[in-house]
Amino acid sequence: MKDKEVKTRMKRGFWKPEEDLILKNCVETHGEGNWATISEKSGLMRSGKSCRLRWKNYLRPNIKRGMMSEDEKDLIIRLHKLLGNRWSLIAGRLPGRTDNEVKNFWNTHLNNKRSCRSKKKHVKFEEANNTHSPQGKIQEYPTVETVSNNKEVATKTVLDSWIEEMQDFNCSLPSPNVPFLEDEPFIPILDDILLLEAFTRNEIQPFL
DNA sequence: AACGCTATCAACCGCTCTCGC
DNA sequence: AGCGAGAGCGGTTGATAGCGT
Repeated sequence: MKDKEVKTRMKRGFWKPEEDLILKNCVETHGEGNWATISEKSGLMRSGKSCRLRWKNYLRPNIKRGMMSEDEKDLIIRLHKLLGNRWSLIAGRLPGRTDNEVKNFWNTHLNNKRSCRSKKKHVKFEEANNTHSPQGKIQEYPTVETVSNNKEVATKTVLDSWIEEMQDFNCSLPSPNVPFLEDEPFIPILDDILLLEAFTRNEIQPFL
């Protein structure tokens, strides 16, 4: 069957509570990851993608809803500076938060381009945010472009700067006030895996 | 009360990545 | 090595709630 035909037959839009229940039962039966099977067996007429998204963002156990704490906001800002728009990586460091939630939060509360549209409303938030550093400003990282035209030198300088900042960050980060999750522990230390994930991406790898 | 505007966030789309053959 | 299918990711859209006039 052609993709288009399948698409038109699929149900779209907001999920009903009874659909959530069916999906939850289906994931418990068939396991997380087999989204094509779940889509088919559930009889929900939802695509595997849609099922996956709903599960990941709302039905998964240990999902944390509600306002971001100041610690979480600070962590998002710092991680975004380090990693850019890698929402899944950032969300991976925030127990119970999803990439979609982090992305939405960034776009509506923290992204300067968008938030300037609603400056009035967010002035208080920005003021509150600025209290996190002594200067009232988030520290700027140098970029490869701003440091030097020599990419090898520039990359080393940028990495050193990051590492220095992260060491300081790890020491200054307060203990989390959220419960630890067995499969997703809060790790204040930006471990080797995270740094490896960031550094092995295309934009950095060619220079190393 | 009615209308228009804005902010928020759930969900979709299209692309990339990964894995099995 | 190359291909296809499925999973995952990030960008974007659209519905709607809330607020101001």
